[in-house]
Amino acid sequence: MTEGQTSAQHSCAIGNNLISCMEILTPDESTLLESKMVVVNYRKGEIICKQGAPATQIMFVREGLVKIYMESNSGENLVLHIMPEMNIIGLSALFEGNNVYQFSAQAYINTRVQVVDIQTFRQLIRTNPEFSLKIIALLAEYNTIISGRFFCLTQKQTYGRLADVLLCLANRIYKQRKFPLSLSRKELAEIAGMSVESVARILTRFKEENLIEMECKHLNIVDYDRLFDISLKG
Amino acid sequence: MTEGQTSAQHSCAIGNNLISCMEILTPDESTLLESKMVVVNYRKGEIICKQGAPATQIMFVREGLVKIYMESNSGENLVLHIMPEMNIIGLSALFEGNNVYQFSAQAYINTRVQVVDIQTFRQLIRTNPEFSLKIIALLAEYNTIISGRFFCLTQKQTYGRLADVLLCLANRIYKQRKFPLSLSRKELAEIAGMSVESVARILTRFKEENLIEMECKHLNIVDYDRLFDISLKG
DNA sequence: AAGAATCCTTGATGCGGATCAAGTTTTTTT
DNA sequence: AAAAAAACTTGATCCGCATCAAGGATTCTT
Repeated sequence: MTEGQTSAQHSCAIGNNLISCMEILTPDESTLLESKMVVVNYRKGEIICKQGAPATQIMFVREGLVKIYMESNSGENLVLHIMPEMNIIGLSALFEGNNVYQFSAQAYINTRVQVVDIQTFRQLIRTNPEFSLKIIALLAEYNTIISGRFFCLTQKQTYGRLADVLLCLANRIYKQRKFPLSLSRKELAEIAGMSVESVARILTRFKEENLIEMECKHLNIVDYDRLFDISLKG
Repeated sequence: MTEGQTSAQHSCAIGNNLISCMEILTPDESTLLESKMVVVNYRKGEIICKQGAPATQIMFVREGLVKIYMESNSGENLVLHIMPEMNIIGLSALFEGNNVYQFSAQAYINTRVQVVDIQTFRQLIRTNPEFSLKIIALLAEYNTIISGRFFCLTQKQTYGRLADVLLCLANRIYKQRKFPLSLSRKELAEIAGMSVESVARILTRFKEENLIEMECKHLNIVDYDRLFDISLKG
């Protein structure tokens, strides 16, 4: 009997459930979609869509890793969501009277995206109830993910947040305890919502405490349980 | 030509667009829904739904004001959203494999809610594409609202956040610059994500600076422009 | 109306973490 | 391979805000 309220929250912001909405389409709809869709390849670091720009397209992430974020006037970005393949960018532009993207998206690594115009997308929702149920489920999940991240960044403090990010990388992206640390300190800092210096300090501390090891750009989680504990306590 | 990135974010978390999805239903669907729906009245302070409890129902807020929040083990709550009438509680329970409420809901004031079971709700989505488009729009809006609040609470500091909340009360709830301050300092503190003492201190400061006046439990925004400026700068 | 309880205000203190600064290592450029 | 640039580390300082504390004002109780 666990309460499991805090434990469910991950600052990492990657969903568990890969939702496949394409498989649901009828052959006719698939054909329509194929004819309308365009594949675009983005290189690491390139901007996929820009907050405030006219929202005319919905984008399916087919391969890669995408950062969804809000830009502020001060230059600090707030990372809302990190999306691997099987996710959709631009759904927030579907709300009534809203014709601009609410968030920006950028490729963390080389990323392949399928683009379709919003009208075609709306059409699919209208003609295929199962498809629209999937989209609703996806949006509901995004809501939960962003809220969980919101919780982490406001309630936990630096050690917990960074532990969280490391665990998330291990669990959800690389699916093993030893993985290549391709993100820079700056990127880690942005995700965990702290300064670059804090990231460096905390990582050093984690090494001293034998929670993690780092050798040739690979990070190895040695004491998973204690790291998990830190991520819970905040 | 304004950038308007920061300015769009309100910690207040109340949507502008009241989305009416009930008007879209066919007579048959309305009849079905009426027969399944139950009206429940909550008094000020009562819990409408509890995070972690089995999610079996979707709730339409018809009258009142509802706080949507996440509970933490430490006892601190995170307010995600403040909903007046014409909003829906429990949509996040629609995502796949998820059978518990992700958030708690509590009535700020006496509130009337219409309750329907999730199956019936899913049925409506399946049979009426326009209804499901409305739900998608609503979810997309919730996403934007929560993200905006996320941004405020992590990027702005106390003065800006409290100014934000006051402006939001004036603009979105009471729709006038002088309004009854029915929320306690504690409730204001929870919404603005700060301590009760900070709220008191900042309100005193706002009074000293002639930004606001307070007489017999009414708050009057005297210098709207400067308060708005503070809410932007953070 | 007296007492209790809650709410509100104001000052003093302390802590987390950002920022600043300066040196070291790694990567990129040419 | 040398030079330049970027990334990383570590220490020192500072600031925002929570927390603690204590007195004053309101509201609730009986």
